[in-house]
Amino acid sequence: MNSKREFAPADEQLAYLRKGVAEIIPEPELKAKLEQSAKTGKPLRAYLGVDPTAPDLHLGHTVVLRKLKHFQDLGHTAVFLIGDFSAMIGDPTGVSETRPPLTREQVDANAKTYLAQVYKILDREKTEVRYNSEWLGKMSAEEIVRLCSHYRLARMLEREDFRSRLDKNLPISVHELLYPLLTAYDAVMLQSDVELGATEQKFNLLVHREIQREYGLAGQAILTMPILVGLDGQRKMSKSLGNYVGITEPPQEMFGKLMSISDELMWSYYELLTDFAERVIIRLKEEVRQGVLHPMDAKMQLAHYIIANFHGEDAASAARDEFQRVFRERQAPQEMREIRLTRGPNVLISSSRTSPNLWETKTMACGPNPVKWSSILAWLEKMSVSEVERIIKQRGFEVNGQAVTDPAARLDPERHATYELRLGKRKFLRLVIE
RNA sequence: GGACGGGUGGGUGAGUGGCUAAAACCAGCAGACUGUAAAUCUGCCGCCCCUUGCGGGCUACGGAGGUUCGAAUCCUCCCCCGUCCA
Repeated sequence: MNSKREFAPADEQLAYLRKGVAEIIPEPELKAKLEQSAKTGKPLRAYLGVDPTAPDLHLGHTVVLRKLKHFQDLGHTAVFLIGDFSAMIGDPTGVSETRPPLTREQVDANAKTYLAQVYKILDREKTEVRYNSEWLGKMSAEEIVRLCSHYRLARMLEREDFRSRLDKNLPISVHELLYPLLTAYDAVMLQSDVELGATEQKFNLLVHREIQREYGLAGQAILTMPILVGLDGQRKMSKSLGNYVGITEPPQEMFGKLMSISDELMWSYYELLTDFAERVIIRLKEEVRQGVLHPMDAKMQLAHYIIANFHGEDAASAARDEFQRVFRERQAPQEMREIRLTRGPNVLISSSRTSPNLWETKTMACGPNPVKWSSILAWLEKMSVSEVERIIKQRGFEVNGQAVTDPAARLDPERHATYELRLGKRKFLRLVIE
């Protein structure tokens, strides 16, 4: 891995790396590092630290991952750091309250699912994966104290999130102050040349750089990426806000979600989630503006591109065709989630395929008579009965293409039949009674 | 350790004894219109039950008790947060 390599000229590399970034701090320094590396044939160490706070990655995470991939493309070393230790502290960035700490078990479980997802973007062979518990878990109190002595409280309190919590009389726990310091220690241990992160991480990344210097290292360059705005077009994409597209989601699901973003937002997705060159994106924009290209078509192309990244060309095309069938031609989807229902003594048993070889079965207690649709749907879709009944009353429920508006309507589970159901805009399922 | 202020539904935030499942706004959901875009309009927006009705029940204003015919509102204790002082 350390054998001498050939690198493209620093200028060229820099131009490639610059696409889509928010900020490079300081840019001349990154350039110097690139030059040095080209001269010596020694790759730069670029890293991205991610706390495994949720089991799934979404498109928002991929923005920075894609940039890390760019370093990989240029022949540098990409280090993917899993913050399994720091996740237990919780990053205070952008939060207005102390996060509930994650347990070791949650963190481990999440970390496990991360890598498979990360390799959809990074080259598995060329990625160095590290866990920060490797060193943080072993730190002695003495080492922690020493680490803390390298930073000042006033500097810490400069950050916006602490400042505003202070102003609003909201609590700040002391361990939250430790977060940037401990993750700075990661940078020290990794001996990184560059660290990537979202713009909101800027403060943390800068602390890392300073601490590295305190420990006698050169100090990494910092490259920040813009935050991906979520499907609502307002707030950042995040799982807890529900405005996200998960990268393990089925292609159709992704297609639908991506098509629901606003036309305006589409351009930042083009910028941050595709490798289209800047000028290509500008041209598309211009075509839409002039009315040559329908914005919906531009969006379909975008969705297709993104989905192909994760599921391949064929799946992306299939998702597109399906989308057209369902929403343009207003037909029922070809493939819908199929649920088999069987009658047991005073229970209903459903089984549905959750993944190729995994079936989930559930039972619901019920009397011997026909059962209300609302109860069945609430049960199957994990909603409350009131919620379903509301949708039914509001004409959001169809059985075999026919609106059912009576919230008390029932299904006779004795009759063998197949029903195609639609609940609301997006929920389709086929119910087979056996 | 002392003094003071505060904890309301997913969020912001009204409400100081019954008219309050709790104003208003935001978010969310459904429908109309569309391109499952935006904007707009209409309705819904704790949970459960039924004969779906301006129907019935249950739960809810940090926690536990209490006063009262009746409490988010009053009292007691506890927990949590903040401010100032030390």
